[in-house]
Amino acid sequence: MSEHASDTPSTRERILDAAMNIFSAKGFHDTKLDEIVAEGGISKGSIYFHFPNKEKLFIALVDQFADLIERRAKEAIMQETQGIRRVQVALEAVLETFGKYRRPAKLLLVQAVGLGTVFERKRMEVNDRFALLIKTYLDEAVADGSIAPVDTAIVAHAWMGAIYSVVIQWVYTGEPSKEEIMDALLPLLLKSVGYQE
Amino acid sequence: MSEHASDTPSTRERILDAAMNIFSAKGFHDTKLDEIVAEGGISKGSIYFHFPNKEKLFIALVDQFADLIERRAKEAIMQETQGIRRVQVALEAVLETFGKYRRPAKLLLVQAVGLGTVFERKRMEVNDRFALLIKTYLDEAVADGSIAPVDTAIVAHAWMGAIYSVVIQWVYTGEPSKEEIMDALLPLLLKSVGYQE
DNA sequence: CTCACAATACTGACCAGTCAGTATTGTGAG
DNA sequence: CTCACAATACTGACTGGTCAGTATTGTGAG
Repeated sequence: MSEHASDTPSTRERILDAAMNIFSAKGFHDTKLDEIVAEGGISKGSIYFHFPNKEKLFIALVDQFADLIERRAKEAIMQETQGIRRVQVALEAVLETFGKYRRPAKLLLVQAVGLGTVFERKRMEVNDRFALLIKTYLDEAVADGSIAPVDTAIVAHAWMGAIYSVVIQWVYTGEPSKEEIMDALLPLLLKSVGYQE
Repeated sequence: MSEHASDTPSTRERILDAAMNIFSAKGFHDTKLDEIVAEGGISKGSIYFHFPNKEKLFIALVDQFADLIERRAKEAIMQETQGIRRVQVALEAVLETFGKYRRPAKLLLVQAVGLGTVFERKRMEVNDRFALLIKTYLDEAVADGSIAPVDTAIVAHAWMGAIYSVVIQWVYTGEPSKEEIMDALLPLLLKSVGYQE
């Protein structure tokens, strides 16, 4: 706070920035706090002034980005009223946001997985949040007749997995381009529930 | 080797079994070699006699299961000749195999992710292997006119992600049942490429 | 005896987390 | 405004527990 946005960022922000860079590149366990310290030009002590421990610092980043994705999706949805169109613009918003933030995407989709019992809960929580979001709007689309009835719980998870997988591929290789993804993935998902443009 | 299958398993097998149990439950970093030693009633020394280090032991398990999945899929495919039917039976075989082996599934799909630079290669290698497998048979189905032309590379990744995601959900919660998955996921995937049963 | 394998005791690098101290900013009394 | 003091923010050398990996010793089959 009390900073001009373009001015020197607060130490807390410097920590988060540096942590994001290193964590997303090397994963949780391979990241040494001293590397974050070096990257951010801050001190180890101040990390522990702002965050209780390494784990909470990591989770703060995960939450921050999960919140952003969800917010963008919901904003996009509010612009539309028709069932299937809402699903469509939400997908566009999510892909757009993942596209804009590669490193956070990698953190959320790759580095936050397989970290053992402690993080498991968090991952499932975030996953369920997204799946439920998708399910809600799918149910809506079923209700208003945009699409035929389906097991929306399974569909939601399948969609989420499909999106994750393609985004991860894109994060690593830069291929296929965002436009290609949009052109191929969106119709694919919509067709999977029997909707034809 | 040189053992009767039902007889006392070789130490190597005992190690792999114990390691699978602990690794799949706790993940790579939270698993202590001493826990594997306790679980398997073996000794630390013999682990290092049979495997060069912890990492290679873990990777041996990943490879072992990835091989099994691929083998089962290919076996199933050989039974069929028609394009889309081959895709279908392969999917069934994969789901069947994941269903039969929960722990290895969790190891491969969850615990092998996010382990930092060293394991990243292995994960991408396994992923690409599966994606390519799917792509091959999708291309075949396109060629023989079973389905309309699509960007099979993206579809392959999307399918893989969808399968992963649903299987992971199932591994954790036991829900939905294998049959429900089969009934919901298979038509979903096939419809996504415009194929109607 | 010897060789392949197995069991146990031990070592030391590593790194998250600590803390005593310093710097910076805030405040309100004179 | 300015000075005394306090609160907050930050620093970095140090520590102690942990655990992968190793050295040593045991054993039984051929």
